Amino acid sequence: MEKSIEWENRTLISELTQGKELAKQLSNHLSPTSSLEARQFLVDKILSSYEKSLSLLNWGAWVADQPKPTIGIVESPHSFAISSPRSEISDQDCKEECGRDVYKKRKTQPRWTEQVKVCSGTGLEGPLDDGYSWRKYGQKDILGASFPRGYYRCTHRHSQGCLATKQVQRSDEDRSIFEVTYRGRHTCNQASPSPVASPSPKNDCSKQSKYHRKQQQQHEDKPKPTNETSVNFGSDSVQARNEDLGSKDDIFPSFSFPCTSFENGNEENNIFTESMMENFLGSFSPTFISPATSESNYFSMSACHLNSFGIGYSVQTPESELTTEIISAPSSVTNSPIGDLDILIEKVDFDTSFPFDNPDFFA
DNA sequence: GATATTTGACCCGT
DNA sequence: ACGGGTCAAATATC
Repeated sequence: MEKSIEWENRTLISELTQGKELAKQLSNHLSPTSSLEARQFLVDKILSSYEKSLSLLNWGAWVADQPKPTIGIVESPHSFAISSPRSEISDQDCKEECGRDVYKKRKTQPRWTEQVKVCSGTGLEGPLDDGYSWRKYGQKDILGASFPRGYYRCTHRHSQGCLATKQVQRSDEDRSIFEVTYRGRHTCNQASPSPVASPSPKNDCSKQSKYHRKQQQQHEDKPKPTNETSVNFGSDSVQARNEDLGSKDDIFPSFSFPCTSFENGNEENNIFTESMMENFLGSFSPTFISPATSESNYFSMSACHLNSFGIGYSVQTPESELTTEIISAPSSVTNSPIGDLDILIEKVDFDTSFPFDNPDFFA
């Protein structure tokens, strides 16, 4: 738990530092020649940074309110604040006790949603990668929804007692949009950090993404089981919202990127400076650092690339769970239209103070 | 054989 | 009673 606090402090500092950096950026964009979009973006970013900071503080408060983790959990070395229902009880009792806890958990665990838009018909549909490995444990047709909702839990649920889960549902209104609802904080140490370099997305899709706050809405989906977790390279958006945690204060807002503006390469819009990228990466962290497994391993650089071009992502630190995740391209995708971005990424100095490589940092 | 997915059944909250 | 979420056996894939 101490580590958790330490992590929060560090992340907090990182956020504030980012805010400071962004403010500097903004000051450089105060000239009349600077685009409104760029300025607006920076403002949004700064606000986002502050909100994240506040959310972190809030998260700490939330954690404090949670029941202490059960001790002696065989498989939960990293048990977080959320108690493990399967611990310290016999299988028999477990059926009774665990079951109840599971439902208690539904109410107590943090929950937030993202909307991930994929570029349809580009062959990019594949597992939606958010940097964690998920295992599907159920699918259900939802009333009023045209598409079934998929239920996923962290692959490390049993090995590490990670209770994070997510639900993925395709939007009926816009088939290219997947609404991903996350629940619970990842307490696992995603072992395979393969930050990789996944190839970038196809061109046509990489252009128009942008972020914007997502409005709570009902989706009517139609059953079409496959590729629920398609990635979003597509176009417009990746949005995130916090539901439970944000119920009081909307602490997980996402922000918007004037994506299209990045295409033309206008200097004035080129606000993704190296320092900024550093901050971004620093904030993203876990997702970035410990991408995952077969199901979703492509975090990554490609996501950054995309982001640079306007593809959405939210800037909440995944590790805090309050966050958002980075939507990345399927590693299978090649022919990156923005391949040169690799260069951009390379420019990023990963030697920031952010301890990406320190497992303890996220413990 | 190990791991992941599918899918019907079950449980809980409303 | 109904709908959503989870379990777990069967099945598929690696």
